[in-house]
Amino acid sequence: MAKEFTINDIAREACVSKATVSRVLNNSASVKPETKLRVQQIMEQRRFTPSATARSLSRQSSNSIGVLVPEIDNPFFGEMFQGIMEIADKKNLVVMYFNSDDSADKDRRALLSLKEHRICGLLYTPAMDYTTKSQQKEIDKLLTDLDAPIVLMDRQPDSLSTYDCVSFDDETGIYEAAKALIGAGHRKVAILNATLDRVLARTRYRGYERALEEEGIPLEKRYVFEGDYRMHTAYQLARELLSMEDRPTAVITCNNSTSLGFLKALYERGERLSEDIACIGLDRIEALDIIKCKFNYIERDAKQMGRRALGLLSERIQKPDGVIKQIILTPSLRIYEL
Amino acid sequence: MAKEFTINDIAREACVSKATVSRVLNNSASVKPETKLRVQQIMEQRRFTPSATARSLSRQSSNSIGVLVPEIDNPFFGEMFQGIMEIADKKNLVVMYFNSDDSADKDRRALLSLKEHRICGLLYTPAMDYTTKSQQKEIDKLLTDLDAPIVLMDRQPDSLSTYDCVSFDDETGIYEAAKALIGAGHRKVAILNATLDRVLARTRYRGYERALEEEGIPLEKRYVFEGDYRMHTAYQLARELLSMEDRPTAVITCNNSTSLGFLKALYERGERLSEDIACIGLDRIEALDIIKCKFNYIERDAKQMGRRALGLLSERIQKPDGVIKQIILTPSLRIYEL
DNA sequence: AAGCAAGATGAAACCGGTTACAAAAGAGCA
DNA sequence: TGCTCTTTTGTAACCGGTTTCATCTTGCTT
Repeated sequence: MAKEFTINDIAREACVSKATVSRVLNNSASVKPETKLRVQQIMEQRRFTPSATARSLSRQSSNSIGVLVPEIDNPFFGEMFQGIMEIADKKNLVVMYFNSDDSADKDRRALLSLKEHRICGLLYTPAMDYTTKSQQKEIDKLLTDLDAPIVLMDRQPDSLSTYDCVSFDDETGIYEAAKALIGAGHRKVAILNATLDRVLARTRYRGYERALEEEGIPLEKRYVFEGDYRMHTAYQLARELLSMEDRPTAVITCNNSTSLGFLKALYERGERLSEDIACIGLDRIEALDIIKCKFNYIERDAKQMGRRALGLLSERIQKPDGVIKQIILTPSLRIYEL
Repeated sequence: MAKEFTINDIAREACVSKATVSRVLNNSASVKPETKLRVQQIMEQRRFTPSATARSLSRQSSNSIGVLVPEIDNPFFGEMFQGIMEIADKKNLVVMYFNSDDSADKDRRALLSLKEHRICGLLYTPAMDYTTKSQQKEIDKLLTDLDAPIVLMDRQPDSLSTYDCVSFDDETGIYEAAKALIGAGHRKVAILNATLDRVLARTRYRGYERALEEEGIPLEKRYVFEGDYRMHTAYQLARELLSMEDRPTAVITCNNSTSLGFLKALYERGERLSEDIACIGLDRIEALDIIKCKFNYIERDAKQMGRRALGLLSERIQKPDGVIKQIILTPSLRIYEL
């Protein structure tokens, strides 16, 4: 087994104290160039690698950040993660990855684990909104206990309004989508959304509502479908939707999986996207774009969001105090045909 | 700021030594139930969380594993990662995630960083094959220096034959795909592959070769396309392929991105999958399945691979010695129409 | 009541770095 | 040569846990 060398071994061999070796390591202060070279050579020879663990302990700070997101299988978060990794790599940060699977309990456990590991910052998309007093109290404790800067991504529940956040202007995104549909002549526009107990769903709903109102189209409750953002649920709702007697001629689907759920139901009926049933989804679905399926969507640059989030986090790590920043990115509409 | 409590604070408050607190923490050996309770209560009150860093240092072992993969944006690795996370979560392992972007240099840097962090195990898909002597020597040093068990995923270059590995029987996958195409009457079967300097590409090529041979179809070099596994490259090759005068009637695409590249070229020409031009891809493309695009593919359960890999790694961490295990998973063919 | 083993606890060293402070070695100058 | 003032280096404490070994209580046995 390759014996692990420590700073002591190097010191002994170079006939200096460990303090000096440490100085060389941090190429700090005044070390005689001659000494420095000698020490470096020995480190090289022995393939010495300093222990990040020991360093973190003594410095009382680490170079690891945590990433905690709710849906590992959603391409949106996948891309976001890519953006994060891109920057992390540049800044030499190590990323500890956790997944909450939309469960408050896993969220909690992940936060505890992250606390144990004394991360220097967290990128966080909360699993839920934490609306009740007791939930708020608990999440608040967990987050402050972390004792590290936190940047929220994608969603900012009211209970977490004191943190930095990078998100998209979904309200406008959906608003414009609805306007576009109506502009194309659709009067019966449905929305496939999650239940309104989530900020995310509420925001999106507001865009929809506002567009209808502005266009003087009465909001029909039966065209508002609320489930969650998972494919299977959306699929079920879409089946209902598609078999209504007075069925909508257009649908807005509020995330990737929802879009797929809708499409699944549609194609299973032997139908396809057409003027009879138009759709605008939230987020691109690459494969559909490629085969020119003419699936319309509201594009959000998730990678960019990841980059910006980590950028913000670094700033915050540099100077922990300072005004809270909320970056809101603008989505853009990609329409093929309505 | 929430003051951070240490084991010392707890010890003082409970009027015991830190050794005792440590014992309670590890709920080890003999601590008088009474004492134990008292200490636990104080830990509870103070919301004390032991430092994983300190623990790792003193125990000389951590509970973090490293995951190093080459293509973060390939859904195959995305799913694999899901499988890994699923098990990591169960085993209470923390995952440090690195991405090599198919670059040997990033691979190297990631391995160094992982060494610094004294991970207790690594799940690794090498960025390249490391075929030259000097490359082999370097990667070998890096990996042994890690001084932690390693399980390879997806590919096992010859230079790394002494490690555990979980992979798919791609040869058989491609072989069966080719057989199926030929069985359906196709005589001009092309393959869209990467250059044969990679094991992965060689293995896949072998399957193709073997099927043709078995069916007595002479292998035509002009139907063998070699690039890399990125979409853009495949797209370029596919354009060539599709505009050949004596063009193939069937294509095998050797990974996700290759399939998309091919489809892009195809649809850009205004064509679609048909008996004139059939295709079998490696790996499912979810969206296409959903809209019943009849895209045929060789299915590989990447999630399962992730699970198995981490399973193997845990075993190896338990007992570092013991025979090398190579798990080979079987892909299965999904054919809609040829 | 003495003897002894088992049970509970504490003292101190250790893990591998960092860093404040002190000390030694040179350099410059009168 | 002796006296500062820098540079360069070393000593030792510290970070927050774990663990070995010794010590101190117990209760049990006879």
